[in-house]
Amino acid sequence: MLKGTLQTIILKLLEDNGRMYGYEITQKVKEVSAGEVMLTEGALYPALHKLEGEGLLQTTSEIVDGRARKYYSLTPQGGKAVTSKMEEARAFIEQLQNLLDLKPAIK
Amino acid sequence: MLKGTLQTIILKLLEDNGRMYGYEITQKVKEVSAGEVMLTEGALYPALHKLEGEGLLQTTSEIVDGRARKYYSLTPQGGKAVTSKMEEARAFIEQLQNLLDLKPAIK
DNA sequence: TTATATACCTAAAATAATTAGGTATATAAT
DNA sequence: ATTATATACCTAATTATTTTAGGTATATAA
Repeated sequence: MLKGTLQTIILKLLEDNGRMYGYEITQKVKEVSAGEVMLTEGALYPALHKLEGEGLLQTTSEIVDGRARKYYSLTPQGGKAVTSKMEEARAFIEQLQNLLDLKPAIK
Repeated sequence: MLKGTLQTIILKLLEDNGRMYGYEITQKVKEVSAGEVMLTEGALYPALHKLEGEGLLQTTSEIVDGRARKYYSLTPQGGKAVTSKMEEARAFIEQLQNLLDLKPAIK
């Protein structure tokens, strides 16, 4: 349902919240979308691992209440990536609205 | 660059324009997006054939100026599909804006 | 006669997401 | 006690979609 924008969403959430762990991200997406967007773990974890592999995210592991948690946060490189990814997303949404005629065109 | 919304764009263009042929669709997308979105034929033709196979589109072939053209138009089923696909797209864009914080949230 | 525009198409590869699992601990309910 | 739910991580096979990179052919402008 997210189609190619998952990375941007993850980076943006981490920019806003400092650090988050996987499960927390799924819950945040659910909350922000009023239960309409369910970010599945099969999509999330591979995406997190990819972003980490690209050097955009870094991790720290902790045990909280007897359970393992892996916190993700932006690297300096990740910080730069958010800016460009957000600009891309903005442009993408705008073009989509143009093409779907969801935005009044300049005639 | 279109990521999953190509079908909706095709259906919407055909709803608005009655009938169009493949090349015409690529040029229309280019025009509407001011040259920023290039709908490649490798994406377009498989999508058109899939929609036709699903019974949402029908075709008529003509020779114009010595060149073959294949016009696509909505079937009655396709007409219904546009409505629901557009609603999906609207909801998708809205959630994307929420998640990317591109829309003021109701706090 | 070469390049560009028009017009159709496909197939291999890459990318991404869904589906459907698996492991494990804590806590609330039966 | 035991079962269900919530928390928390993960992967692998399949499916879906797009990109890349071709191929064919006609009309027209350089």
